[in-house]
Amino acid sequence: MQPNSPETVSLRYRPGTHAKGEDTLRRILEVAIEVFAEEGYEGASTRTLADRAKVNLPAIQYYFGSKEGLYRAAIDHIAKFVESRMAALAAQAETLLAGDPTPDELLRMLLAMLDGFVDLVTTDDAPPSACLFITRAEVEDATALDALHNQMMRLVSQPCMDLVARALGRPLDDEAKIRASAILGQALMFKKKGTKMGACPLLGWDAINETRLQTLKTILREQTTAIIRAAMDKNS
Amino acid sequence: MQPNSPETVSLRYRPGTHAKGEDTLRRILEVAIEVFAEEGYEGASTRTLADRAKVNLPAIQYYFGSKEGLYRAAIDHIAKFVESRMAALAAQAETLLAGDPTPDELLRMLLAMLDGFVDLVTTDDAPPSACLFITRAEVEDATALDALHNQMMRLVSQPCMDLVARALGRPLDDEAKIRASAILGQALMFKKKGTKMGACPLLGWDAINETRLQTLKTILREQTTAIIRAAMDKNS
DNA sequence: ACCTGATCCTATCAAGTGATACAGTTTTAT
DNA sequence: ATAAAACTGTATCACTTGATAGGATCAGGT
Repeated sequence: MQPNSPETVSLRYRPGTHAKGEDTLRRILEVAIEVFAEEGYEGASTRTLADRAKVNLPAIQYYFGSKEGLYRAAIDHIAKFVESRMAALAAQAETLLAGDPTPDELLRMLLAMLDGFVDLVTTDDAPPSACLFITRAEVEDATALDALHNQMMRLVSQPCMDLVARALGRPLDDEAKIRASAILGQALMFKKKGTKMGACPLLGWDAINETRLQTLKTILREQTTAIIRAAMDKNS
Repeated sequence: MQPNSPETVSLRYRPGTHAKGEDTLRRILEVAIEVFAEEGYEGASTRTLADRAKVNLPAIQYYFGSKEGLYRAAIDHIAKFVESRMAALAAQAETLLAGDPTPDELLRMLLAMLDGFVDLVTTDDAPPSACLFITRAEVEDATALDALHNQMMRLVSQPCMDLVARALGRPLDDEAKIRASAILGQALMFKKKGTKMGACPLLGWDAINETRLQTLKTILREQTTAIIRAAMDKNS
């Protein structure tokens, strides 16, 4: 069963307030992101989660109320991570759009967002396998994931669509949306881990180091520029 | 547990030889593709599978040896479907590359492959939710899926990379591979079902009808042309 | 020092899992 | 027609799953 029911369990005390408890809580959460990403919600058994976090079984219920609670907490953590990575760019785009930007400014902003998105999906930081977790979130349709979905829309897709539409001097119609989605789609092939058919195995890239990341960004920037330029020519 | 162990069970008889048996076998298989796509391997219980196929529980073991056998059969079915959709185009590309094609011919071939790929990922035919199944196959890392992975490489990625490399007059290096992957990535955002963060929900597209499909294809063709043209200019 | 709440552990539960045994029924071949 | 094989159904197995009970231990505040 997917965690679609609302959280009903309320904890008796306030776990995670002592130094020791806070530590194990973090450990469980971090391991959970990893294991949920690797195995999926159903695939990750509470026993595996507990073992990998080096705690005993009831610790999960103690700290998070239930397996579902832990899943929700993991989603929350990922959402905060995405926020920390993309919020600034999204805000920047919004203020730019509020003014009277030139097409060139709009393109530069779009390229910056694309760069940020590439960073996001190729990163290995903070919550390891955060990206794989998001990839899984794509197919698992728990309502618990709606918040994450909405956030990705708000911080990534929406700003890009707005930028593209304005750059082309068009309303926010299907064409603008399609173009923006396709531009972001370019980057999705290069997700860090957990994609068997993605570009990285094809390229023989076991890991994305700094050099490769720069190459990738440069090419995607070039291509996006070409896309926008051509579309602008056509629309004028 | 993911189905990574080789198939050892051999059936006592030859099920599916009678007319009636063949029918129920197909029914189970079709339902299985749907349910595996929706729920994942672990998530799809044998009881759900049996219920949805309107057969009793042991029918799965009778016809497919085990749940894993059914999963393998489902993968096989999808692989044949992909083959039927992409094999002709892949062969066409290969013969073109064997000759001495002009850049323009290469571009046209690439656009044709892109069109075919868009058809593949947006289709609703044959095995319903075949695409969602493939999306899931992307993250579930059962060795049983390797055949499907390899096939996608062989019939889609590899030909596209070869075409791009040749069109740019380059060897099959990282740049060519990246460009080809990114081009295909554009289409991936528009996968038919089961993608919460994909482009379709963003566009408010509940379903992709013929009109929308044409719009999408036209834009992606335009963008791909722009990408290749710009890259050719730079590389000359 | 001491007490309260936070933390951790062993043992256990009820439900659900994939799989099998085995008997009954239908279909096909001769 | 009749035997053999293909098919279907009921009951049940051994196992894993998420969750809980209830007690032992620890830490922090007074």
